[in-house]
Amino acid sequence: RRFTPEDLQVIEAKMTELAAQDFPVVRTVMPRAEAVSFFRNMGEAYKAEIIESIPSNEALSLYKQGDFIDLCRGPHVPNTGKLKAFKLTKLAGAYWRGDSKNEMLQRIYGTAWTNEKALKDYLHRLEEAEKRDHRRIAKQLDLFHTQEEAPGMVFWHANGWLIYQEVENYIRALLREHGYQEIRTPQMVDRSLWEKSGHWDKFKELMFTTESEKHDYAIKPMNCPCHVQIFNQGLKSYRDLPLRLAEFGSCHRNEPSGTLHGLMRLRNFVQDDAHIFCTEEQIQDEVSTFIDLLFKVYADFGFKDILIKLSTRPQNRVGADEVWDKAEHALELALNSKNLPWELQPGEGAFYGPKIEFSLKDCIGRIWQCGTIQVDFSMPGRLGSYYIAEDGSKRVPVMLHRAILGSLERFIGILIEEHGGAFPLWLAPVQVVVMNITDNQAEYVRQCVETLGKQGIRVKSDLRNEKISFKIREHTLQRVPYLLVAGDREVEHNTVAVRARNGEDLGTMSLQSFIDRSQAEIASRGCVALGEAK
RNA sequence: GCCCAUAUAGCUCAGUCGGUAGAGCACUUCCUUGGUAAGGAAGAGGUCACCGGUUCAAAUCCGGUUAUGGGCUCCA
Repeated sequence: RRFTPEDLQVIEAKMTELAAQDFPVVRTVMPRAEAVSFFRNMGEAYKAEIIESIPSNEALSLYKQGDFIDLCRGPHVPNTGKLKAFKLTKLAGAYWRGDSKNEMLQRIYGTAWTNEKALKDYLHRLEEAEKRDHRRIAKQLDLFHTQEEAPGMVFWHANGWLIYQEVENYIRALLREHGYQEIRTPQMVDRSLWEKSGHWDKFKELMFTTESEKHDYAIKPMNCPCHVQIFNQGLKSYRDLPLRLAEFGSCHRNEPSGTLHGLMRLRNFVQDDAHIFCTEEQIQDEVSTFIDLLFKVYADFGFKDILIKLSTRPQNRVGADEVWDKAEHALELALNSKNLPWELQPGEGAFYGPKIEFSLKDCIGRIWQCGTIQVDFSMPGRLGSYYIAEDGSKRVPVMLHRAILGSLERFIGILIEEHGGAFPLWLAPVQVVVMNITDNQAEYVRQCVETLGKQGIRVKSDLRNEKISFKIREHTLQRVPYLLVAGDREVEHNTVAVRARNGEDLGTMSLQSFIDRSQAEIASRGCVALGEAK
C-alpha cells in the first residue's frame, strides 16, 4: 500500500504506544519452505522472495512481537520498551532490490536514540547543519540563482562569480606551475566524433543535440575527444610526453530531472579537466604527482576529510583484460605508496578504464565525488592518436583523464557549506567594508576605499545615514571578513578601527598596517581569517 | 526517469468552513549624525508557479504541466 505523511503520524503514535508497553520481541526460527509459504499466505510476496534468495546453509531468523511476526536477520532490541526516543523522519521511494527496472516500494526513514535529549540534540544538529545549505546561503549572500527556464543551469551573480573566478584562477596558476598547457575546445562537435569515441553509443540519451546544414551535432558532455583532436595535430614524439592539456571545459549533460541537486548535480557545469598523454611507464609517476597536487589544493581550500575510492572494471567495458590488470595495478600502487586509506568499488570503473575518485561531504554528510583520475587505454587508439617512439615505431599513448575539483560548481557548493558562507579572506567576494560614524568622516572613508582598492583588495564603503551598530550587524550577517570603522578619532590620527567577522576588536591601526596584514593573509590563503583562530 | 512532498510580496512565512490577500524583514521618502550585531514614522509592493475543471464565487476543492526539496536509480 501507499503511505502518506499522515500515515507516518499514525505509525509513530502506534510505535510510541508499543514502546510504552515494553512488549517483548522474541527470536524464532522457521524452516525455509514453511517460511516461504507462511509469508506468501500473508500476501508478503517480497518477503518470500527474500527468503528464497537467502543461501540454504544460513539459518532463517524471524522476530515475533505479540502476533506480529517478521523476517529479520537481527540482532533486534529484546523489547519495544528499549525504543525510548525515536522519530520517523521521511517517506521516500526505493526500487525493489535497488534496481530501477523493478517496482518501487516505499521506504520509511526514522532515527532512534537512547533518550529524548539525545534525539533532540540530533535534530538540533541537523537543523544547524541545514543552515549551511549552499542554496540557502546563496540567497543570503546573493551568490547565484536558478530558475525554471534553465533547470540544472546556474545564473551566477556578481558575488558568486567572484568566488568562482578566484577558484578558477587559483587552479589555472597551479596547473601552469605543474607543466600543464591550457587549451580551449568547441562547445559542440559533429556527432561522428562521439560515435568514434564510443560515447554516442553509451550516452546518446543524455546528450543535447542540434542540427545545422545537414550536420548532426552534440553539445559536448565531456572534453576528452576534443583534447585528443589537439594531440592529434602535428606529429608527436616520445620526447613530447607526458603532454598535459588542461581546459576549464563547460559540459552539458541532460541528466534526468530527478537527479538535479543545487550546485551539486547540474546539466551544465565546468570541469577543471585535463588529459595527460603519456607512456605506460609514466602512468605511475603522473598518478602519484596528481594525487599530491590534489591534496595540496584540498588543503588550501580547508578540506581535511577526503574519501578515496578505487573503482575497477565494470561489466560493460572496452579493452583487453591484461590492459585492465595493468591499469588497476598502477592506480592501486600509487595510493598504497602514499599510505592513503581507500575503499575498493568493484565494477564501478568507467567503460574505458579504472579510476580513483576523491569525494567530499556536504553539510549533512552526503558524499559527492569531486576529484578523479582515470586511466584510459582505449580512447587514444579509437581516435587515432599515436607518437613516434625512441625506436622509430608508432605507438598509441596512454591517456589519463583527471580533475582536481571535478565540477567547479559542485566544488564551490561544498566550499560554501564547509565554510557556512564565511569564506577565507582570499575567497570572500567582499573582503572589507569601510564605514563612517557620522557624515564628518565620509571623505576620509572614500579615500580609504580608494587606497584599498588600488592595492587589489575587494572593498566597499558604507556611508549610509545609519547607526554604526546597524551597519556592523548587516555586514557581519553578510560574512564580510573585515569591517573598518572611521570616526573623528581615526580621522584625527589617520587610522582605522578594525573589527573581524567574529566580532573581535583588532584595535586601531594605520591603513597601511591593515593592508600589509590583509595581503599577507590573502597570499597565505589562510582558511581562518585573522582574529578567528581559536 | 521513479516515489513522497512543496510552490502566496525581493526574503522568511501566515492565510480557519471556498466569499476578491496578511505579517516581519528588505525597499522608497521623511525625521534622526548616533563609537562596534536591529533608532523612529509614513509609503509603495502580489495574474497566490502555469494550464484546465467544479462552483454564483477558487490562493483554498479536483485534474494536468513545470520547477524545487527529500530519497531511489543513473552519473562518460
